[in-house]
Amino acid sequence: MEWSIQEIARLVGTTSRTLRHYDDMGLLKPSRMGSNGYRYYDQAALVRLQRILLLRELGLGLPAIAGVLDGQRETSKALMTHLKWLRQEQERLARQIASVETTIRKTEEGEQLMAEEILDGFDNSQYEEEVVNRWGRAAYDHSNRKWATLSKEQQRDLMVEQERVARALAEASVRGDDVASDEVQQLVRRHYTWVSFFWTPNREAYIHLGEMYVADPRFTANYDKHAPGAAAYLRDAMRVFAERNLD
Amino acid sequence: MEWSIQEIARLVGTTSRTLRHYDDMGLLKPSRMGSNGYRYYDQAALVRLQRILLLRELGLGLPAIAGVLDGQRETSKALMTHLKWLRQEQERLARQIASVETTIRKTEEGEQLMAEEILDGFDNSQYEEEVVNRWGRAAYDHSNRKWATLSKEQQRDLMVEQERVARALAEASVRGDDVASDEVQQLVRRHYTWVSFFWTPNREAYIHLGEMYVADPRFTANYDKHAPGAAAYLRDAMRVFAERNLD
DNA sequence: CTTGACCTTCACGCAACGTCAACCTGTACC
DNA sequence: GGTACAGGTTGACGTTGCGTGAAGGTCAAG
Repeated sequence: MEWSIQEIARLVGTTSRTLRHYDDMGLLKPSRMGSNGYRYYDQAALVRLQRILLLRELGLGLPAIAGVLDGQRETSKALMTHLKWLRQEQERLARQIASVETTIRKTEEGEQLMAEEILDGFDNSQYEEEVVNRWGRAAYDHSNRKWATLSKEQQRDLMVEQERVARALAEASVRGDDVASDEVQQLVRRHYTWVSFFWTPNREAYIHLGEMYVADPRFTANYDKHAPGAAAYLRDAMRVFAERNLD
Repeated sequence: MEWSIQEIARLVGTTSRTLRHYDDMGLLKPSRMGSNGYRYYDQAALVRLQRILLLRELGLGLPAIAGVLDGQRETSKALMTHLKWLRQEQERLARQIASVETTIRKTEEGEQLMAEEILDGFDNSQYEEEVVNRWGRAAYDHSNRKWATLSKEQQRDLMVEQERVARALAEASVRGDDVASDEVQQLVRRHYTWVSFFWTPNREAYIHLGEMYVADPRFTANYDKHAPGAAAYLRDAMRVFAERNLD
């Protein structure tokens, strides 16, 4: 028994294009080629094709399938490797789903909309993970609630203040001012006051916050956009401030 | 403040290639182009870039991101659509993981190895889902245990018998024999006997099995490989047999 | 002037085919 | 023999989001 390319495609539920593809890449050769160039497949080819499709349904890539079918790789080993990859993918998806859900919830609460209008460039909701991971959900929720109670004008004022402080600090860093100087420490005090509106950090937390500005590229970008190195400069200034003024 | 392509790439943690890509596709244009062709980005561009990367981390495609950023699509709607897609992907992955685990278990029990040697073309383990779904796990396990107790010679004999019956039925269908004829019904009896080795179907189940041979392309392929239409022919013959001989 | 870092524009590569396009073959019917 | 129609063939581009050279111009420093 022998079949044309269409017949065998229908038989196993695939397309002739796929079979030609498998031929081209050497995964499944026709058992015979007609003098007219037509491809013909026999029962052995059918069996091989069915195994190919079985492994394909499991998500294996075609090169991996070829390795298994040609006896180069053990079936179970290939599947174990594949399984690990699948599990990782699933975890990644789970994290992504959680993030998207959070983001949706926030946009529905209008938070993101405000962010779009006002907070662009320093969207506090964007950093939920960091805040929550390091200082707990309570602080974060508190911070959010406080933010939500504000009028748009008040929110804008806060953002403007943040921008001013950041810019002034950047300028100080460009001038090379000592981070311990009165002027710089005065700017840091304004920064601390600004932060305190959302959440009151102790010495350790405030120092930690400064480190985060440098460690997390998203924060870094938001300070370095005023001047390169501004984030690191702010971190140093914050440390001095914390050690002098906080417990 | 203005940055070169490398600077802004490092600032947000991406590559200059990516930024050129976004430029090419119109997702993020540089704020200014130098007379030398260099790309320069200002703060507004930085903000837009950060939003792009935020959405990208959520898994949105670049065209979708463009739609959101240009205000053509609502953020939350885009995210909802995306979330549905993510959930479907996760389910698909879960199913695939289950399948791979099952397959690994079977290969480790040596079942698949035998299948590779003997059962190719009618691998009973390949159809676990159908069998389990329609007649319960007990029947399937019983069937598997029985198979496992056999010697390789016995297994081979059973497969040979199945092939003989299938081939003879295909020939009868080609000749156009009546499915109710004695000869054909004799062949069906051999088929029933063969099936009964694994599992004893009643009238309804046996008729159902015949229907499955036609409905499921994988079964169909295994009978039609002897002759086109053989699966449908067998189904008809099985129905006659069941109605005459089974309860 | 050289070096080295950075910039530019092509353009292929990846995974697994889908989808034309342009052109033969085989079979059936008149 | 002609005609129609289904089915076969070989290219070759499109898809997603960049990575990765290739080949060559630009800029600041020594």
